[in-house]
Amino acid sequence: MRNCGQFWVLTMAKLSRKLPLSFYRRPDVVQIAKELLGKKLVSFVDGQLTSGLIVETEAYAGSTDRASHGYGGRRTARNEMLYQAGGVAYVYLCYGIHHLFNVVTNEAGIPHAVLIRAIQPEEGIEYMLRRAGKQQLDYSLTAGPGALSRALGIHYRQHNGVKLTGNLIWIEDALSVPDTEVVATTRVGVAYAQEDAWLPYRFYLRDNPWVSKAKGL
DNA sequence: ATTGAGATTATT
DNA sequence: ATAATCTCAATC
Repeated sequence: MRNCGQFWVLTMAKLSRKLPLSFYRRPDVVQIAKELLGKKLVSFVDGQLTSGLIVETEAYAGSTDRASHGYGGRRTARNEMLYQAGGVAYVYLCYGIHHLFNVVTNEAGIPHAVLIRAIQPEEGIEYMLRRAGKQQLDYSLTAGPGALSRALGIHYRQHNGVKLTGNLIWIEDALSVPDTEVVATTRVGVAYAQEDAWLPYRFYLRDNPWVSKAKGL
């Protein structure tokens, strides 16, 4: 019985609707960001299965996007994973405190990524609350990129570069989201990107209360 | 070697 | 408004 949890997690992962590499390795990162809405982001960290539906994303279009860590082909120890072939995680530390989870897309050498900005909790809510040191479930648990990583136990040292086809962090097909439910707007916190700050690269589910309350720009 | 700003959040 | 505090690029 003691191994039951792990058995089921691994079994369900095998039988699940886990997204294939072909989903990630497409060239249109903006389209992928939109399509990730309604998908289920799952983590199996420290023996705890936690998940939520993706309700907010942002596309970062690599070398041509002033807001991207890969702008102009910039390549450093921190952003190295951006240059991997699509289907791995790019997790970096923001403001020295927050672990921001990105989905790397496109082929190797092209630093495209989608930042996951908010999820609606599904499984393992007790584990998420414990990780956040919270007693009560409220929107602050997973509405915001730093908050969701904390809830899912995602850490930049342990999870930067992990394969999204593996059994640590992955994304499953879940809801079918019609275009009429998707809002496109400007990205958050990218004023430094000048004209690229006005690109409509942020997507969220209309009227979903788990979308982050961050102000645009 | 030092400094300032950043894909943020909780608190004052 | 501000603190918390890691990484990177620019400047000294």
